[in-house]
Amino acid sequence: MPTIKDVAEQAGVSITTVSHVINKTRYVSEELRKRVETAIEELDYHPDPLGRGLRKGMSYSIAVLLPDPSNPFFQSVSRGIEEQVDRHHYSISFCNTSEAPDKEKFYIELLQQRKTDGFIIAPTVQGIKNLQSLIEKDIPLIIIDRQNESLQVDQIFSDNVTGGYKATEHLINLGHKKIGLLLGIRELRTIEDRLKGYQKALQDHGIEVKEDLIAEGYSQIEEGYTATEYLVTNQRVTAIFSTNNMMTLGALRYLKEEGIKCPAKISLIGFDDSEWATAFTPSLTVVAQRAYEMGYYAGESLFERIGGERSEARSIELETKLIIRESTARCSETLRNRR
Amino acid sequence: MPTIKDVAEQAGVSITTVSHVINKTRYVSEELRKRVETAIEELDYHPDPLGRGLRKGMSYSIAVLLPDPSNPFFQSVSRGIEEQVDRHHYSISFCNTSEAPDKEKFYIELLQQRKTDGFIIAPTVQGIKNLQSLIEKDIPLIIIDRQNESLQVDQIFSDNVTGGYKATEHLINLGHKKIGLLLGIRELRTIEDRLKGYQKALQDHGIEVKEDLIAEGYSQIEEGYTATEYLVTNQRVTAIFSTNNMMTLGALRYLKEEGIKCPAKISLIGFDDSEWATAFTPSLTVVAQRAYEMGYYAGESLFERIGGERSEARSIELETKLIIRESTARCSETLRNRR
DNA sequence: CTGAAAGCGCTAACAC
DNA sequence: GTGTTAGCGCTTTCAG
Repeated sequence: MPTIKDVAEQAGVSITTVSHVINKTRYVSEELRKRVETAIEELDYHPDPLGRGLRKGMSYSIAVLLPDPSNPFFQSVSRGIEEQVDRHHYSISFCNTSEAPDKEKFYIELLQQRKTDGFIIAPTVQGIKNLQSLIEKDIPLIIIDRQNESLQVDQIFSDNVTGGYKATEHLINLGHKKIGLLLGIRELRTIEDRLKGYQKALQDHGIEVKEDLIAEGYSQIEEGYTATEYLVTNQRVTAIFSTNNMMTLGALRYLKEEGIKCPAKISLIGFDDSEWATAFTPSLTVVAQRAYEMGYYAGESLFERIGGERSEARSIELETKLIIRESTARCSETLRNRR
Repeated sequence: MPTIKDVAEQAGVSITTVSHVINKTRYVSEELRKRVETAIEELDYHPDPLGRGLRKGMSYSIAVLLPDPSNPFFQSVSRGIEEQVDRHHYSISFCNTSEAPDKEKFYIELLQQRKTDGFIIAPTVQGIKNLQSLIEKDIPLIIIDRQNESLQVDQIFSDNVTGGYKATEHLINLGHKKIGLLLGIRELRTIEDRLKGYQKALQDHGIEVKEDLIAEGYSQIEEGYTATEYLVTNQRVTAIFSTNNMMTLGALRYLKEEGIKCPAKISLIGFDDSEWATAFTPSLTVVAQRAYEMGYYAGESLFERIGGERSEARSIELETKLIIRESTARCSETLRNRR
């Protein structure tokens, strides 16, 4: 592999000049610049990011820490980030924190040692303090998905309150009154907000909010399954709003196994769209987030910070979208009562 | 951040000694070693991989190139790789080649410049030549999923022929004779092998292999949809073997939209298990690959190569497993004919 | 307008 | 047994 020295020799200039041509960091005469450029061309020279990084204390790579890369939502986010990273000729390290603050801490430390230029993180539940070391050292950081008002950093997240509201109102408009909530990890800001939206929608429509209809779980399929069982058999709900992709899968599995007709008997609405949402029987009504955009803007914001183009923190709130498919329908009990 | 120099001063030794203590690369007296170790402890020193990398021409990071990270199969593979990478305190760059040889080439070049220590790649269809540059430079490389017999490198893949055989035989045992094949990208070794298994199973059971029953597509949901339509309406198959996760989703969507009962009218078996396979109506019968193990062994092999512990190429073939669920059933036509 | 040279953090001859 | 020092590939002061 050719080095900057090879280029300098080939072009008959000093390595200083070569460096300046590459980085456009001071004036170089037309002639020398041409010579350097052709030399670079001929040798197919690419500056070694390690050498450069050692000198400048950076690595030309960024890190993305996600709690659950298998969730389709985060996959779309990842693709949005990739788009930005590619165009900046950076490289990217994806890390799976598995919702575990310790793992998150481990990765943040490891990657900091590696002089990672910036981080995009969806923080784990108890992991906010893990971010302090980045903030103190002024390392570019973008928080995604999980808003945190106490932190003065860039944040990109969905309007989850309105999302929760939309989902609930959709069910109310279909005549449902006993609407169960499948809650993911309650401590998560996203989940908390969706809950708020759920409560507000009920209140606005004069329906009492009952704590019994709120079933918590740890965003896993199994918990979605048992929580749905509870809501259906113990609480006799007619509709369920699931705040999390994985729990939605559990709900579907339960309804399926018990042979409970959806939407005839139980309406189900999920949060987040996915590739398989339309293939289910019934296809899933969902409130979708603008996941790709979330990643795209996160990448954009991060490179603005890395480039020093902006110093004040910025928050972007993305709208959600109700997508009506087959899994929600008029409440059968309401219909019956009307007769 | 403390450097090796700080440690040396703190311990009252030369940086050489510190380096040798860290790397266990020559004898250091008990006493000095202790002093160095406590100094490291006190300063919370971690060697800078950039400095070390510049010197040794390596980066302490590996790259993983996948054609479709959103496929649940590759997600499980990724988790297996992660497991290995974490324990080696390496970092990892995941890259999405999108089945595009150009993107693959771009990433391989970029990451080579970055002195990536090793690659785990599921090569794109036409991308085998992209690997040449790695092989020539003797950069550790593990091929996963898509076997290539002409390349003398480590390879980890499933026994796709037997996998295809198992799936087809399962359908045959249920009395099916008109068995359609939803084929992914035919040029892929995996798909080719599953096709071979399909053909062999039919032959072994005295059923003619008809090219008309083989519907190709590019491993996308849409193509799975139209290919299924073709098999069902034009070819009147009673069972379908889908060789690819995404096409399986397309098949499900078609059957659902047309109200075709599965498995009553059409039996469906997929390749690869996934989290959603049990939540579908009907739940999906599949031939599952040992995806996590594939990643795990790939990581293991890669670090053996990086550590220079092994020089001869090694291939690992993983077994597949038939998981019978609801989407396959006795052929109704066969039952009827028997009466 | 250009070049010489120091130095980023580390490893590994080469000394003693 | 341990230390001195050159140098990995690059950027950037400082000189001219």
